[in-house]
Amino acid sequence: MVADQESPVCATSCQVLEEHPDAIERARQAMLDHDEVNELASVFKVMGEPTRVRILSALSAGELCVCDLANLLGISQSAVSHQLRVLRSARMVRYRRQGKMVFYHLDDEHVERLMAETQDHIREGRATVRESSTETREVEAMGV
Amino acid sequence: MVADQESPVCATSCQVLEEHPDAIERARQAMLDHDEVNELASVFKVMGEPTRVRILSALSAGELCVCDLANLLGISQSAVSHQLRVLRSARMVRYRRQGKMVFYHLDDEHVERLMAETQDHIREGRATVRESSTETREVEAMGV
DNA sequence: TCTTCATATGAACATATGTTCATATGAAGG
DNA sequence: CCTTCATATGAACATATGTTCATATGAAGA
Repeated sequence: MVADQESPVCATSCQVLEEHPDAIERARQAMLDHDEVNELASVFKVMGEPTRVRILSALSAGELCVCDLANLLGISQSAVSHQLRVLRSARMVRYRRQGKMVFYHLDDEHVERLMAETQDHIREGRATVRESSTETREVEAMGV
Repeated sequence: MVADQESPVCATSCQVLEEHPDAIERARQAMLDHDEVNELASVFKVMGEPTRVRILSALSAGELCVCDLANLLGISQSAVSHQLRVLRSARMVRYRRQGKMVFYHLDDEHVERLMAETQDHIREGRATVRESSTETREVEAMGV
């Protein structure tokens, strides 16, 4: 969203206080507060790990026990358990004990929806052809 | 999504191959492939950092120059630049040069929508009262 | 109760990451 | 060309995080 093109200089101006702090004011109001930011970042952070995404996508078809998950993902039971703990803490999965085994399933449909929606966004991004103007966009990949 | 309750033992069974690998098979089909997983995780990872979330939410109201962002967030110009680099690499922001200054803005509305949707999910999760059954859910918070 | 099996957890380790500090780049003006 | 100012970037550092290994927990059965 490119806002006002009529701002010739940055609003607070790094040294001088400019006379049109409109952009700044709008930004200040749009900015999420401390708690909202942290909650959002927490959710995204949990989902920002390939192993956890794989676990979540595996569970999207229904419950699985820990050893099934380990077999499916091809990683150790310990690694799965550790990641399940993270997912549990984030309230993204719940579990059900049955004898020695523990079956995990998604806590609700939110996570699933988020993944699906994000995939859509990725695909849309891919499909969208952008006009090349004076605006610049990064092309390279980067380890985050 | 709790699938078939009729599975009395885990499908692959950790030692013995069970006679109902239905859950396993469904999970295998539902699982995202390597690239999808990595793309998803990458997007979430970028958004899983409070500073970056703050930058994105500030830019949701329109473009801002780097020094404005630094002032708004109360962090150093260098930190902002470094994070903008991450956001650029993830194609979440673009920039426009104007003299010495560089104005950043969201690349498209996807990111904004994702944040809004995730906030909704958080709020819904908060509001939902869950019946306490045999199922268990983690309550504590945890550093991820 | 002793063993077995599935899972959980703590310690250790290597890697990744966010910030700061110092410095480089690049544009505008004298 | 030289200075100034906004931004970018590299190195260094502290912290966070994912995995492995070893071990603890806990349920079922002999």
